[in-house]
Amino acid sequence: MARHKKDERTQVISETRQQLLTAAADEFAQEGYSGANINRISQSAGYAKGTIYNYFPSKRALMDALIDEFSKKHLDYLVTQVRQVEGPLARLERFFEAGFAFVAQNLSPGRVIINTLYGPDAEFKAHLGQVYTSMFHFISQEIILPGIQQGVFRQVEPFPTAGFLMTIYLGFASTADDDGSLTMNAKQVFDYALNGLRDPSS
Amino acid sequence: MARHKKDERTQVISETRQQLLTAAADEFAQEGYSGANINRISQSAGYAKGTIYNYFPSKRALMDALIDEFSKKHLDYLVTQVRQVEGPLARLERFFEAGFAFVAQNLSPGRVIINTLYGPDAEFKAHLGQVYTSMFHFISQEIILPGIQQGVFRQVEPFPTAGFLMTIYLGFASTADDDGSLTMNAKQVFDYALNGLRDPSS
Amino acid sequence: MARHKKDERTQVISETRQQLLTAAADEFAQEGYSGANINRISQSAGYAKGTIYNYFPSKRALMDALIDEFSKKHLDYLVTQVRQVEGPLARLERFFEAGFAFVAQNLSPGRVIINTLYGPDAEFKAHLGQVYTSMFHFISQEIILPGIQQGVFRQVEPFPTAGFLMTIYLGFASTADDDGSLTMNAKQVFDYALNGLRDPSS
Amino acid sequence: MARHKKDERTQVISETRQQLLTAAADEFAQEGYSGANINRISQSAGYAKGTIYNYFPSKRALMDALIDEFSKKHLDYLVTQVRQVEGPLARLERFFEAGFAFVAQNLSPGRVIINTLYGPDAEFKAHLGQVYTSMFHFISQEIILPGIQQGVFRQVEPFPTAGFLMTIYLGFASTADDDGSLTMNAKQVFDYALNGLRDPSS
DNA sequence: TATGAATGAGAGTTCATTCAT
DNA sequence: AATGAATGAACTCTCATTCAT
Repeated sequence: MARHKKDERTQVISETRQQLLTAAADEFAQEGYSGANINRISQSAGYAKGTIYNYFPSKRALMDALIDEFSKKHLDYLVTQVRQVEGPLARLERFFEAGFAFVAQNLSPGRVIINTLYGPDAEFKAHLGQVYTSMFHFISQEIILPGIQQGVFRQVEPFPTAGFLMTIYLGFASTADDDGSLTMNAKQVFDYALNGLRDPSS
Repeated sequence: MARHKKDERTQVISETRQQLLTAAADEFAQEGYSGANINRISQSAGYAKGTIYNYFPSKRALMDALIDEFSKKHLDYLVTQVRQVEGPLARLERFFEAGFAFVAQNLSPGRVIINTLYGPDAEFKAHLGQVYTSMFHFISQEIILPGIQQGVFRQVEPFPTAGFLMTIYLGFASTADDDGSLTMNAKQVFDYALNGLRDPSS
Repeated sequence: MARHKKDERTQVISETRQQLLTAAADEFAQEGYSGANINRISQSAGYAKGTIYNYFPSKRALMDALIDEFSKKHLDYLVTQVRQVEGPLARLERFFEAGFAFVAQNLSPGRVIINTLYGPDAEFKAHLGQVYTSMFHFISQEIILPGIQQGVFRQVEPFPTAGFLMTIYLGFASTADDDGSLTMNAKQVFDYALNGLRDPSS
Repeated sequence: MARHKKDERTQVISETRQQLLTAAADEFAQEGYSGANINRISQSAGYAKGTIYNYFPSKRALMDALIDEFSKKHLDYLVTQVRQVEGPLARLERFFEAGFAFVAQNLSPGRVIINTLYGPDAEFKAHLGQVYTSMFHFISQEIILPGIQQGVFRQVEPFPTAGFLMTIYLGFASTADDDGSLTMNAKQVFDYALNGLRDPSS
């Protein structure tokens, strides 16, 4: 029974932590890191001001946790989705589809990530960089390289090209409005990107 | 002589204002809007804290002035440069060349613009939007449309395509390091973009 | 016990608020509204600068609360005291007695009220006006009108006459020194006022 | 000719000084001393910020000058007016008439005086006190005392009674609105005051 | 674990005053 | 005498953080 109680408590703790992270994402997305207000985060999560410090030692640590957990989730999702199809073309299309869908379903944390990537805080950027470097590798290894080898793409340098695709992805992802709609859908972006890559002779 | 004196004074006034704007660009670029510190801006421009309020009524107004003046300068420069060459291909290449050169020579204000575009503050974004809408029109009217008409580009929708080019431009511009070097140079970006646009039959 | 704790805490909260209001009254009385210093108020109440903002959203709101609470207390006290005696003459005398006694025992807030009434801030005056209008009505309805009906006072207009009595009351109340002594005592003021009102034929 | 020029200049100087004092009266009346703004005063007088310091060494000295000059003018006017009639009753009536007329024609400086009298600043009050003590003496010596001696007023103490009259005068003067209208006119106030003083047997 | 009163460093802003012109 | 750019102390207000309960 003691164990059961402990489990229950652990359960509650993580739930609280999640609620706080979710509220933090909303606040950071709306106000930016500097403009965000710890009290408002706690309140909108349904807790008192002090509670947040039972889970995160500081505002910065809260942002770090948010960046960390969300960017990993983002990476996992994309990798999982892209690997479900075979062939460079299908994978490239899936990359944009899954990416935009993920952003649409995670608007606030997505905005936090984009704000951070294009924002001024070098520490946060460095933090993000670790995960997004993995994404670069994944794209170059599992989409671009096979595409070149199979003669579907022209002879581009895989790594900078991965950067090109990420730039496009993030650029359009950042146009998401409150409904998650973008200025171009996945298919259109895929077309532009593909034309930039396709081997004209193929 | 009185007139001379007046001119001198006016000269000094604008100089102070420029110094403040330059210092503000540095600070906003490094710290973001919320994190920027009015005192630091004044000091690094060589003035006392209060001086800034002789020129700008508030921190926000300072940012507004910076956004306004720099984005107009940016637009002017690009338009002037692009119009110096003829033909859609040359113009597209010049667009990236001039754009990246401009960013390299205006690192701080350039970063402020990018931070603002991808940042959370809707008012600042709206302010920027006015000028960047003109840039969209310019790209679609004077680069894309002629390209389609001359059969150099495939049949794309001009306006969304301008958005695509802007996204690429800003995405790579945002990678400028402290020397102004980007992860891709203008020629490379031009190649990718061109392939995305070119009429395969041409 | 939990309930007891809550009560205790509530107790402490109101106490802090009261201490702040008392300190604010002293400061406002000594320096006037514009000259008053939020930091000094907090410090002299025994708290840190920021604490005041846990109870009042702004300096102005603090002043509003002070005006509001004190003027209501003032009105209540006068009404209660005056109603304890019967007859217009006794009531008029009690009005000055109670009024001057109240001012003597509430020197700082009393001065704040008088400064406000004769001061430049129209908003504060309007705020005060609400309560002091009630006092006018009370004086005219429960002192002057009965006095006229009973033939003790001459046929004056009740409402302007109430203004006359208030003017006298406030005028002398404003002469209170740090011990609460006035330039005329209640009996003397009553005599003058009574002569101004008495029906000569009575 | 040099002398002529000098005269002209002196003329201009005092005119400027007067304009500044007038503008200062408006500002102090509207904002109170602490809330008043030196720049606004200069501007509304038609001069630049610095000019004021050519005539008054500090904001406080400006206020001092205003209090000083206006209260003397006030005293002079009342004394002159009251002495134009003979007999305690006529003089008392003239006192209120002239007083209210003077306030109506000098609204801003009048308000400054009243704010100062009922305000918190002890130094300014002391400054005013010098002149207003003379007014007390004048009232008691040239209105009340003769009235008692001629059997028109009852046997009151002259000095406190002068205070009573001043209190009434200032109390009603303070009700002047922007047109100079009061809540009671001079005749009505005179009636109340007279009844408070008159020897019932007369 | 959750609370929220208290804290105080630090922010943006105001403004009386100075002084070179 | 008139100017107004520059100054910096002082102000109100914010908010991340602490801690006793």
